[in-house]
Amino acid sequence: MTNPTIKDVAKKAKVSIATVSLVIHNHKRIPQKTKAKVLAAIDAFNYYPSHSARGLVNRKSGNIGFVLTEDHFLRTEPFYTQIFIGTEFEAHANEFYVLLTTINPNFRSSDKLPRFILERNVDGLIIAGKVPLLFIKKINKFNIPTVFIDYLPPAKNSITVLPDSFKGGELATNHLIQYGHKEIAFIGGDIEHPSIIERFNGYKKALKDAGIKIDERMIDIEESYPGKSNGFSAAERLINKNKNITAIFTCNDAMAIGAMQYLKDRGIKIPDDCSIIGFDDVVSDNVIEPELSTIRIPKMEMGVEAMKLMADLLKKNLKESKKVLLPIELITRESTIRI
Amino acid sequence: MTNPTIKDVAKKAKVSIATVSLVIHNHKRIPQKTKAKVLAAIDAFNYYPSHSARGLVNRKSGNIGFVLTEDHFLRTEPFYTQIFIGTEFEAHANEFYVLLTTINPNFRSSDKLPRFILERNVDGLIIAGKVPLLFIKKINKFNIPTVFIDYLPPAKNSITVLPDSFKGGELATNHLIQYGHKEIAFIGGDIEHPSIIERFNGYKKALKDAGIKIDERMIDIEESYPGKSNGFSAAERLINKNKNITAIFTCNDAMAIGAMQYLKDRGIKIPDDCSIIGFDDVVSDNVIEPELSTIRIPKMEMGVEAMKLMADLLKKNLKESKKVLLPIELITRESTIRI
DNA sequence: GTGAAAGCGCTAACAT
DNA sequence: ATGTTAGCGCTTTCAC
Repeated sequence: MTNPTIKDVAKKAKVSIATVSLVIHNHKRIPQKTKAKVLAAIDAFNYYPSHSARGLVNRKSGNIGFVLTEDHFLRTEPFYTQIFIGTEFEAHANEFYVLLTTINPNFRSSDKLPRFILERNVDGLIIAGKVPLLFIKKINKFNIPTVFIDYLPPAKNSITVLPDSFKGGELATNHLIQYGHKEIAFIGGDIEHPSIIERFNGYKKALKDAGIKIDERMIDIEESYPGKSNGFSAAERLINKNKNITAIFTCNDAMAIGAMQYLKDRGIKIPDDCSIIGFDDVVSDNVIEPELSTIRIPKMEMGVEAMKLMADLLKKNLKESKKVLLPIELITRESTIRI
Repeated sequence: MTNPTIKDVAKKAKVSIATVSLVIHNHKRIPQKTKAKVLAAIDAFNYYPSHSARGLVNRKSGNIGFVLTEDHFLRTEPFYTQIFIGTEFEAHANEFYVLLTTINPNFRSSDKLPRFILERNVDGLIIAGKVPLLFIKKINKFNIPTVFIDYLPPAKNSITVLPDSFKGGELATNHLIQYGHKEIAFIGGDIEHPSIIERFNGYKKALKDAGIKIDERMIDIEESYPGKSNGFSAAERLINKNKNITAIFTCNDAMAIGAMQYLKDRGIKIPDDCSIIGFDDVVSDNVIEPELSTIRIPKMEMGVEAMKLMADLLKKNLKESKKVLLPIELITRESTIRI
C-alpha cells in the first residue's frame, strides 16, 4: 500500500481532515464517538503523519544537530561515542532525531557551515568537545538553541554539561596521597581546555591541602593534544628530570596509556615502582596490564543530560545560561598501589 | 533576519519563484543574465531551500536510516561505531543525513518499528550487524531500499557488504601453519552468523590444504554471543581437553581477549607456550600484552561502501541483489610466534 | 463539534 | 525564456 495520508484517514472515518488532525493532537471537545471512529481509521491504515509536511507547517524539523570535530569523531576510544549514544537515547524519549556532523578542528571563516544549519534542518544544536571559536561565532548568527557538552565556551551565556573535573582532579590526587605518595607528577595536554585546567587545579588543591609543595619539575603540560604519544614523551621528560617520582596523575586515560608504555619500556614497574592514575575511564573493557585506575566520567549520562536540557530549552523552560556539573567517580584498579 | 524563502529571493531578483527554482536546479536554457541576478539574490540572503518543503513535494526525506541492535550499539569496541562513521562520511558526499536507531535484539512482532520508518522519514535503510528475522520481515512490507552491512540475511535478494571472512579465516590459519603450528584450535560463538561460519570454513580449508586433520576436540563453538567471557570459558574447556594446543584462532578479538585472560591465569605464556590470533582488529589502540595478531576488517570502508551502494540503489542504478566482499588484511603483532 | 479554507516553501507541468 | 498555478500533507483559524 502506498503511504496513507490524512485524507485517506478522513475519508475512511467519514470526517474532515481537520477533525483527524484535531484527534491526533488530542484536542478537547472531541466526542468519544468521533475520536473512536478516527482512531480506528488511523489504525486500519497504520497511518503516521508525514514528517516533512509537519515540519513545513510547524517550522520545526524535529531534528537536533550533534556537532563535533573530525578528530574527536575519529578517536577510537569510546568517549564522544558514548556521549553521542546518550543523546541518541534521550532523543528517542523526546521524539527527536539526531543528525550528526563533523567540522574541521581548524575551522576557518571561509569554511561552509554544516548543511543542516544552512537548510534550517535542526531545531537545536548539541556541540560536543572543544570546537573552534570562529565556528561558535558563526553559528550564533543563526540563533539556534545550543547546548554544549564537555566544553565551556568563553562566551558567558551558554548552557553546558561538564564532568566535575576539579573534583576529579582532587579525587585522583587524594587517592595517591592516601596511598602514601608524596612525589606525585601531573601530565597534561591542551591546557586551554577548561576541563584540563580544572583537573590540574584539583591536583594542586589536593597537594596544597595535604601540605605537599607544588613542584614545577613534577608538572608536564603540553600545549597540543592530550593523546597517547604525548603521554609517552611527557613521561620521558618527567622521569629524566626527576628520578624519585612515585606516582603520576595524567589528565586522561590516553596520556596514561602512553606514559605506561614509556615506563614499561624503561623497565619501571607499574605499580611497584610507580603508580599511575588516569581520567575518563575509556579503557575499562580491554586488557591493559596492569588495569588502569582512573576517574570515571559519566559519558552516556552527559549526553542524556544535554538532550534533556535541549528539550527544556525548546520548550522555553530554560534561561539562556546554565552549567551542569555531573559527578565523577574514583575507580581503583591495579595501577595504583600503597607505597 | 528570519529564514529567507524562495519568495524573498524571487522578489529581490525581480523574477518569479519558478525561475529561482529553475536556477537552483541548474536548468538549461536559463540565460546567464537571469542566472546571475538570481544567484546574487540567493547569495545576498544566504538562502538555502527548506529541507521540509523539498521533502514534502519530492516525497523524499533526504535521510538514510541506520539500524542496529541495542547490544551492538552499546559495545564499547569501535566496531559498529567505525562502520557508522563510514556511512556518515559517505552520506555527506551524497548529501544525505543519517538517522540512527536501535532495535531490540529480541524484536517481537508486537514491538513498534523505528519511528523514522513509520513516519516515512527515511529514503533508505542501512542495517548493520545481525538483526532479528522478524524485524526484516516486518520492514519488508514498507518496501524501503535496504543495504545490509556485516550480515547476510537468509532471504536471497539482498544487497550486502561483508568482510571476506572466509579468506580471513584461511589467512589467519595459514599464518599459524606457516609459523610451524599443527595443533591449532578454533574458538567461535554464534555459529549461525554467516561471518562466523565463513571464518570457521576458512580455518578448515587451510588445515585441509596443509594436510592437517581437523580434530573436533580442537574446536569450541558456543551458540551464544562471541564475547570476552565466552572466549575465556572456551579456552578453559579446550585446554582441559587438550594439553598440546600450540595455537588458537578465535573468531574475533573479543573472544581472543577472553582466551588470553584464561591462558594468563593458568600460567600459559603467550606467545611462548601458545600463539593466539583474533579477528576484527578492534583493540589496536590499546595496551594489550602481548599485542594481538589479528585479521583487520576495513570497518570504515564497509560503511562507505554501503552508503555508496545506497546512493546507487536510490538512483535505480542497482539490481536488487548484490554481495560485496571487502578485502581483509593479516596484522601480525606479538601474540603469534614461530614454533 | 466539525468542516472549509488558507497557507507553510517548494517543484513541475503548463502557459505564454 | 519566464511566469502562473496546482498541488505535496499537514495545522490552524474561523465559520457554521
